[in-house]
Amino acid sequence: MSYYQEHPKFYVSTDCIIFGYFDNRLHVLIRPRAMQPGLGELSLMGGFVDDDESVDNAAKRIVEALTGLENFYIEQVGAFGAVDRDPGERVVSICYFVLIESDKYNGDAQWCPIDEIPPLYGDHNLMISKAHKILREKLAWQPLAFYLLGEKFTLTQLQTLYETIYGGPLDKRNFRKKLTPDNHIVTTGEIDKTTSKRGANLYRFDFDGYADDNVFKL
Amino acid sequence: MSYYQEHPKFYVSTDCIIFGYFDNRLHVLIRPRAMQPGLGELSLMGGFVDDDESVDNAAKRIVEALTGLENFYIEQVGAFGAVDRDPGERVVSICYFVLIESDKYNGDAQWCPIDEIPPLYGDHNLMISKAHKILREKLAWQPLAFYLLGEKFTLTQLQTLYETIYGGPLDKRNFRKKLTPDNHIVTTGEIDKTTSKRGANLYRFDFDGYADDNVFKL
DNA sequence: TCAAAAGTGTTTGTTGTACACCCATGG
DNA sequence: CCATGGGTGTACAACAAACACTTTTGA
Repeated sequence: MSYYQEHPKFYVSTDCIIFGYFDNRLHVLIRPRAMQPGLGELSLMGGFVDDDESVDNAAKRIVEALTGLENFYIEQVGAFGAVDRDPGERVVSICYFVLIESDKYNGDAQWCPIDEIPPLYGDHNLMISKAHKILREKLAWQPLAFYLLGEKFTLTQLQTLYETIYGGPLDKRNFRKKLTPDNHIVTTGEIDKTTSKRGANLYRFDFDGYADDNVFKL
Repeated sequence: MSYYQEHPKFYVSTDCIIFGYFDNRLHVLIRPRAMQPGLGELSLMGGFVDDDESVDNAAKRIVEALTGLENFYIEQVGAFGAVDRDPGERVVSICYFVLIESDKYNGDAQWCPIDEIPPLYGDHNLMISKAHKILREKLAWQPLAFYLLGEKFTLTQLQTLYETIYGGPLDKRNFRKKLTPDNHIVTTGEIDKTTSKRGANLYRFDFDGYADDNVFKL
């Protein structure tokens, strides 16, 4: 095959912004780079695309390999293609945004609070701010919070997550008023006594009952 | 430089969905492919990325070269990276969505109504539907309509554009009620007599007064 | 004079926002 | 018995939706 031989070729990588939520803060997984150039510099989780896989699958493969998890939310943020974006060579990177339950992760990378990200390798800080923006914008319209929380959660935990990501307080009564049948947030019947003496109802998000064409609003 | 040599390289192209609006319909520019494979098959406007330009700049260069225009709206839709997406060879394509004034275009490509797109080369139909979705979703929040209309327009023309893209009728009085000072839609003082005997006021969008951090809502 | 498009307000329903107290329990 | 977080309703404001007639003028 040599249809396009007069054109240049590029390394293509994927970089993943893996979000997790704990201690009432939003965090991102970062780790020291394992290769030159920039060996040891902090960077996002990423890797190169192989010949026999789609770019999307490369991202999934890399997230699976680095976290050991199989269930996570992943969505493309976009392509980053500035000439000098990678200090090593010309690499076009496709950036993904991933949501996992932080509890389920126990790897080597470190959770860094979103508002304390140090300067990272290449254009990775830029990628994070774009992904962060998408998360804030989509939180009200898409059931993303439930990928960050465990399967069961109290309404206070859910509200706190929203407050954290939005960066401001929400009214408790108004927040709870939004829990309508078609948000697919259902009680489990169980009570969580760990956060209060009285105990709080545990809810879960009914992923099965929710179809993507459904509207979600919180 | 050979930091990453153990990894494969890929052709990287950009494909542009160039939208135009006329005859009360939304159109997209398509043209027969000029190269093998698929010579003569209808496809989007696209081209390969060069070594010395960013991916974004490649898209701009290609739009400028193919339309002769310098002012247009361009935004990335995303990366398309399926293994077999291009029938020729493995190519990762970064897809862009472009809005131009259809009047200002006079090239060889053809305007095809968005709801009559024939099967195109590779995954180009997929790209169009994704771009079309973005256009519909952003129209209410971003001042995109004004890139499709000429500099001056009547309110009826503006409303018709919204009706066309949304695919349903809008209430004239309610639509006009939304024209508040901070939408930056201002009268020119001129009257357009071409569409009615009485004549309609001509408006323009005040791009200068509008900053990107501004909110736009229609 | 009449056809054709331009322009203009009010009412009603829905949604969002502000706000404060009682409840249940473990220590 | 009290400190702690859990749970609940109402009143007002803002916004969205429905709806019909008058104006202007060229043919």
